[in-house]
Amino acid sequence: MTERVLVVCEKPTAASRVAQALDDDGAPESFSERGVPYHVARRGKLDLIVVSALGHLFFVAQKGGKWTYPIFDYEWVPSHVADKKMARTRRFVEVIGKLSLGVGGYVSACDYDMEGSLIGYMILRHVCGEESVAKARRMRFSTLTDRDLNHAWDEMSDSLDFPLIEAGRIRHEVDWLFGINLTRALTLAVKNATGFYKVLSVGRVQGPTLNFIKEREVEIQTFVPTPFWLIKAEVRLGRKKFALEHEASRIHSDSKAEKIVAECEGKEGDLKELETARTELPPLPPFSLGDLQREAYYKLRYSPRTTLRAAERLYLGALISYPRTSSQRLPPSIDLRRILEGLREQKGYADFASRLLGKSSLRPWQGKKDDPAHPAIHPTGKKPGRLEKVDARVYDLICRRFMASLERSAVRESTRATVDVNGHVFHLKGSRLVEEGWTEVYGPYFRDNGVVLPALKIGRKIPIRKVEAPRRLTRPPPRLNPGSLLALMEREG
DNA sequence: GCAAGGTC
Repeated sequence: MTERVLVVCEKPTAASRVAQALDDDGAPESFSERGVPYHVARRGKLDLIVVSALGHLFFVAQKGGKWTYPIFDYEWVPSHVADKKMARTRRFVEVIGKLSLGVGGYVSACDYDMEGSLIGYMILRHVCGEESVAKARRMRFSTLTDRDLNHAWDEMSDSLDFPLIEAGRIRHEVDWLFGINLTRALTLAVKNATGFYKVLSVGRVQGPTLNFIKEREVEIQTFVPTPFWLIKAEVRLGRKKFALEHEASRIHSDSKAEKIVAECEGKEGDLKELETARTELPPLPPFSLGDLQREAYYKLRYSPRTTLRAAERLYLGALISYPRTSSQRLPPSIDLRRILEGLREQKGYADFASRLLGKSSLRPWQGKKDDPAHPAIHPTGKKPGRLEKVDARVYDLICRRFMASLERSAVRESTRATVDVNGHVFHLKGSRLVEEGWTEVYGPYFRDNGVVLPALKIGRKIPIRKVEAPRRLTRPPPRLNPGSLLALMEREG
């Protein structure tokens, strides 16, 4: 009789990918019992019963029903017991329990991170029984491609990753104790002091985040604007207009600004000095999740949540690697050439990928941040079918960023001309990219806002067309937006 | 009634 092995995945889409990848013929049998999908894959002499959770099937909940403060009694219960909205998960627990009867082995194939490890463990522990935990093995993978999943099967560890599970379990428990207790304390404090009843929630994440917003708001509300003056001069070189900047970026008195204007009006500038410098712009490292979310917000105006959703779908389609990573690095174990060969077959990337494949060595530009479980987000090379607009744009951003990280630096040439106008010093600044390097492939998301100057010579006389001294006010810092808030949260831990 | 983080 063939041995049956229960393979537990985190979500239905992942389960069907896992089943397909592990089946010898790539064609597992799929079933649905009371709305719960599962698959049976044949692998050598084994029958793999591939089942799925729906994220967490077990929650931390209060023991006993009273709303008291403080509260320290909690227990792990099925999520449908803890939260009525999770009623759907009840059938998942029951169907997995039934399918686990009589199996000879257990494998956790949940997403490889802390939450995934915990999800798999809780199911084995509370649904399949204590003895399943000791027998269970763990697959570790960063993409849902057939290749990586088969590799993960062949190389799987012979026990669950208990340190990660423990960390996850404690994280849930501490967050619960901290959040529920502080929320009740705050709610009660306000009620007792004012008689006004409203739940005021606090937690590990929302508390500090709200404080960032409040701090910034206080800064804005208490900001006292002070006036200053700018000196703006305009010249014409050839057919184009250019702006001259006074050496003092801000003038602090009205009379001084007026004096400069009066002394420069209608005069001729004398080009005294011409400096040029070349600076290298190194490529950007491949994306961590935070980097991707920020870039998608600034370049595409997608909220962090929209971007994460899109990245999750791309991951489930085996088009990109696991997105919940803080790494900005691509370790040597990743087959860069194979990925580029895949991208070469995709519309829009063929030229860039071919050129990179022509290099004798490929070395990604690495960021500082690393992640023990996953590399930076990168495409798998698998050719996408039709994608939703959001998914297509996030995919494009990831592919271009990946290729950019393998490219050469760009080189910018900056020019600064010093122009003397009746004893006042002005600068004329320009820059242009002399080598495009990585900015070519990253083009849609790279904006070079340098001004390109015409050829200039020392001694050139430049008539001043217009001089003004507009009055301005210093401004408070801007309100936080989804991008800057994310950056602040990451920076402050 | 309340967290955070999964998933849909």
